[in-house]
Amino acid sequence: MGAAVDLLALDAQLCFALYATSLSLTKRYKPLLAPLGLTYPQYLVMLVLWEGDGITVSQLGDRLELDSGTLTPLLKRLEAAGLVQRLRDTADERRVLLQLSAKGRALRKRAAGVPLAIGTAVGCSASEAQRLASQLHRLRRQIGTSFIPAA
Amino acid sequence: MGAAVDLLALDAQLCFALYATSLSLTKRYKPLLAPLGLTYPQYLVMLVLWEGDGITVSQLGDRLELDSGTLTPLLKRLEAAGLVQRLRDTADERRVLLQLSAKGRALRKRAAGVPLAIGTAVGCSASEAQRLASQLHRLRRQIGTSFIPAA
DNA sequence: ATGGATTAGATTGCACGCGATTAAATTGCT
DNA sequence: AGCAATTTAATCGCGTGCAATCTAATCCAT
Repeated sequence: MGAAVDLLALDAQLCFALYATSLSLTKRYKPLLAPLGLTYPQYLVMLVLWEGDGITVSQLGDRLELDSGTLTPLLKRLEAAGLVQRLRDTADERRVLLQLSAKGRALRKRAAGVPLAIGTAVGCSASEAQRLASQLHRLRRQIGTSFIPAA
Repeated sequence: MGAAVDLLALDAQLCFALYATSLSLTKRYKPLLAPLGLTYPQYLVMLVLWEGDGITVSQLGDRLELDSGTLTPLLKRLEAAGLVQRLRDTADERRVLLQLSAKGRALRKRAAGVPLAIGTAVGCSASEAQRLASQLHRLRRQIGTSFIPAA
C-alpha cells in the first residue's frame, strides 16, 4: 500500500502544479482583459491574429492546439463583438478565413499594457520566464508525442 | 508599434506555454482515467480524499483552489458514481463532510498504475519533474499574492 | 438573548475544451 | 468523368471553472 500511496501523492505534484498554476494565471489575466472585452482564450486567439490574420480556423487551431468545437463558438463571439470577420474562402468553400476588423486591429494598442502588468505580477525576469516557458514547451512536445501504455 | 508587438508576442510564451501544456497533460490522462470512470478534475479530488477523507467541501476547495460552484456538481457526480458520500456535519449544519465509500477507497489500487504510465509519457526523471513542479508552485504563489495594477 | 455580520454550500448563467457526429466541399484514384 | 476517401467547419452533449447570487446556519458584540 505504501508505494501506491507515495506515487499517487508524488503524481499530484507536477500534474496539479500545472493545472493550478494555469488556472491561477488565467484568473490574473481576467481583470486586465475584461476592459478589453476579452476572455483569456479569446486573448490568445487575438495574439495569433495580431501576428498575422487571414488564416483559416484550422491554422488557428494548430497554433493554439484547439479544435473547431472550441473555436467556432469562440470566433462567433469575437465576430459578434466586431473584432473579427469570418469569411468563407471562395477558392475552397470548406475553409473559413479569419480577418481582423479595424476595431480588432485597434485593440492591439490597448492590449499592449497587459504583458507589462502580468510581468510585474509574475515577478520574474523575462529570461527566467522564457526559461520556464521553454521547459514547458519541451514537456508539452514530450507529452504530445509519447506512447502511453494502457492502465 | 514594434515594442508593443514584441511584448505581446513575448507575453504569449509563458502564459500560452502553461495553458497548452496543462491542457495537453489533461488529454494524456484521459485515456488512463476513463477505465476508472474519472475525469481529470475528479481524479484530483480523489487524490486529495485518498490522502485523507472526512474533510469539508471548503477544505477540499482550499487544496485544489476551486470553489463550491465547481465542486458541488462534481462531488454530486462522484456520489452518483458511488465513490463518495456527502454528509451534512451534525455539529455544524452548514458544512458537508466528504467520506470515501468502500468503492472509492478500493479505486485507489486501480489508480496506482496511472502515475507510472504518465511518468513514462512525460519522459523526465522524478527529480526533473519535481524541480519543474516546485518552480511552478513558486510561480503560482507569486501570481496568487501579487498586486496587479489596472490596465 | 438577539440581531447583524460572517461563513458554508448550493444555484444560476456563461464560456470554454473536447469527443463524437454531421454536412459540405475537395481530392484522388481509376 | 465518377465515386470513394479525405478535409474543413459546424453542431451537440457533457463536464468543468468561475462570478454572482441565494439560503441557511453560526458567530459575536451588545
